[in-house]
Amino acid sequence: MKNREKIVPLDHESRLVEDDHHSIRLWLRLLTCTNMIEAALRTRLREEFGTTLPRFDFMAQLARASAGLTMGELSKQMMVSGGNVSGIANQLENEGVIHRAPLPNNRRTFCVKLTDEGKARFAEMARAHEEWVIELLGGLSGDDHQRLMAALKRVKLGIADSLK
Amino acid sequence: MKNREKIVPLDHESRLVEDDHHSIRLWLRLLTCTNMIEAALRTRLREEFGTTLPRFDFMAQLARASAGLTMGELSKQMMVSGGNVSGIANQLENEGVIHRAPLPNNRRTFCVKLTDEGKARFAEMARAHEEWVIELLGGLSGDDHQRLMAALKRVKLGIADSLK
DNA sequence: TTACAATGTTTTAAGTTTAAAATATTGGCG
DNA sequence: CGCCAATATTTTAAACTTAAAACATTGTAA
Repeated sequence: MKNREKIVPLDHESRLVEDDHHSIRLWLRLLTCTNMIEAALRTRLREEFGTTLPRFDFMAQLARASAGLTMGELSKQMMVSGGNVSGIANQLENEGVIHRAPLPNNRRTFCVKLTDEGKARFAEMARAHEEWVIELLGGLSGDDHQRLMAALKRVKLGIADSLK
Repeated sequence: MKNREKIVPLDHESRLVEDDHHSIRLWLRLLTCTNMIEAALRTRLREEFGTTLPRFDFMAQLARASAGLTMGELSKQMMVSGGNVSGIANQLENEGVIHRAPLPNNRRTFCVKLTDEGKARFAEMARAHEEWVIELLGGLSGDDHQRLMAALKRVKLGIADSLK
């Protein structure tokens, strides 16, 4: 009990004891994997591009929606609060990578798009980001990939289901 | 293309287009599942116990470590920064659910433990938390559970590996 | 038309989180 | 011993995040 000096890296799962329900174990393992990947991506985005994960995510949504998105759509897709996207949008607009255009038929809403500058900047980051993810997840076999995709789809549906 | 008014709930994956690498798709699906579960747990912890996920997590680490943990151990297990655990520890200490005891042989460190009050309060939350997770993930078959656990273990090892 | 509910966004206040700098202690090593 | 790197934690500043309130616009319906 006095071996406190020997500390090895741990994570959520390390605290497990035998009487945990298997759903708890699955959840903690899921959380650990996600946290590890997020941490790696955040560090690299900061070091190599001086940006953050939420800002990258915001731009990624727009990069895939050439027609532009409303703030509400961005909020839903990013799964964050509306106030959150407002804040990030202000920054990105000040930096000139996005712009808001009014929609003629609804003055409550506007259409957010990447500027040309934003598209160029995102393209560069996206290339690196994809490499990082492939590097982080590339060790899996094709079978594992498919099994994971399928099982996670059922997880997703099950969650949506259990939330009524 | 003026169907902007018909907005349905979306998520990270919804932005996918065909030319995304399958590792990116897997990563976004993983992220979506984790975010959905985290959001559900956070809402319920707030509504039913007036607490937050990081505080619950902090207490959970201590609940499983009857000998207590140092701040550094907590930081590693929770996978958050040291400054973060300092802040949470201050709150929980003020509320009387944890306390810090000095270690005789190392004055840099101390041993954080749940108080009796903290243990009681955590036990109550843990019961509900386990139910929520079972509810969220319980729709999976036993096979899916096992496949997911196994595949995610390989994900975890692969990530650790790719980070040298 | 006016009232009012619904929708879309922003603001606010409080709290979380991080990276980096600062502080304090320990453990070598000359 | 005295210096200095390593370790453990806290503080700081900036950014992120949320829930709720506020604001603005639209649509509906009496």
